[in-house]
Amino acid sequence: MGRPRQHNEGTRDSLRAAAERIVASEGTAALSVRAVADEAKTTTRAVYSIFGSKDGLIDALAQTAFEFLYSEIDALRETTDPAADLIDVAVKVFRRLALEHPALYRIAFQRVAPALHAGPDLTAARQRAFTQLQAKIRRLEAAGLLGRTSLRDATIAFEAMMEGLANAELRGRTLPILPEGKEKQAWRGALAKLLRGFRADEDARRQ
Amino acid sequence: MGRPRQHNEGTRDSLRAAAERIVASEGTAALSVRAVADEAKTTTRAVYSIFGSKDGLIDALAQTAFEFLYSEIDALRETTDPAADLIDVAVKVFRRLALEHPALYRIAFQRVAPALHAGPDLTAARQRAFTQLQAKIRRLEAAGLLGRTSLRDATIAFEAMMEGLANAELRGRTLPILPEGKEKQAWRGALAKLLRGFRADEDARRQ
DNA sequence: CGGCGTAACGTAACACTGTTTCAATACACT
DNA sequence: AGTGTATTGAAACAGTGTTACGTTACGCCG
Repeated sequence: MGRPRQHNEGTRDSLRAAAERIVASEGTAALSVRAVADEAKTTTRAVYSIFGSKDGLIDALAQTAFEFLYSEIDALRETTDPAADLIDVAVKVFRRLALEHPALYRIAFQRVAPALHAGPDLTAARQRAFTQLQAKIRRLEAAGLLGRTSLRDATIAFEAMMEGLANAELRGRTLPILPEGKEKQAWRGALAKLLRGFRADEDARRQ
Repeated sequence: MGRPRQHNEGTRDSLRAAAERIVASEGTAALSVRAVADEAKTTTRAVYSIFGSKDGLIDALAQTAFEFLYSEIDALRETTDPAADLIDVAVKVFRRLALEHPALYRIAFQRVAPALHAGPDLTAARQRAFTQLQAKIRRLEAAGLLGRTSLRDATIAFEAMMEGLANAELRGRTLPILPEGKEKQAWRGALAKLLRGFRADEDARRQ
């Protein structure tokens, strides 16, 4: 009973889309609750009814970033070379998220704070994207290209390298500077070295 | 002529120290111009006279982070194993900055925005820290442990890996999760793999 | 030695933020 | 038809970074 909801799933999408537009065109600094509400032709109340807080809205944006990763990795065609396929995940998906949607990338990856309140939807989206990446690395393992490196260690290292490279490229002309005009080769080079390290027989075991 | 400056180099240090205290104890969210001014027992005017804006104050904090990196790397004793020494830079300096001063780390490394207005002091501090890191990698090169990897490529990749690992660890229990209680070994493992990849003769040359 | 010019100062205002409060609203149910 | 109640929009609140401005305090010049 009571008044029927007017701020429903449709306005949720409107708000998320409005937030994405603002963030894409004017950056995260311009992302205010009032601006989003205006852009979606509703009121600030809607944001609080649906997302609970501004952070809730931002979580929804982070979710779209992970959904992007999931679907774009999924859309990649697999060849017979699992190493090349994996590097494609980095260059054609992760790097593209960082360069084409830098604000979304920031929201999804640059929030060091644990954000313990991350809702189940965001957690699930992140899990799906992660699983999708790990599947590509598992192909390396199956092809015997991981040496003695565990799947888990390889995933951690690969993800860390992608993230570090993305940050370096987004930072622009501050150290360390990716070779200008050859950023993509820098990605491929760094990742190839890492994969080469995985595959090496010996296991550096100095504590 | 005119009124003599009261907001001098001394109050600059006071403000920077006050900002560092606030950020360390209550996080970056609590870093307001008014709070810093109060903590330093002066007025907001001082912040604007000295740093120009809140961003200017934040740049000063970023500078302290790079100064930490420089001096801590410099304080490391070199052994006869340049690879182990380099990994120590990551684990004993970079990781320590991230874990012991997470807010400073965030300010220095998580600001993807170019911050084109970065003043000469900040730029110089960053340059010094970078040079210090590169010196350690040059020792690897001298020992023939870089294979066909250029000094530049090795530096980019190593820095990216450190940054990615730091982000992963700071993120806490969200994917990918560093093995709990064995985070340091995860760092050493990932970095050792990368170094192993540098050293490998073959140069992965698939475009 | 006293008054003036001037640069720096503290305060208060401004425009903005995220969030909360609360009366008005609009429907389901009796 | 009337009542109950959950949702809504608008306004208030406490906070932010920044700027405008009258006040202050000194060096200099008459």
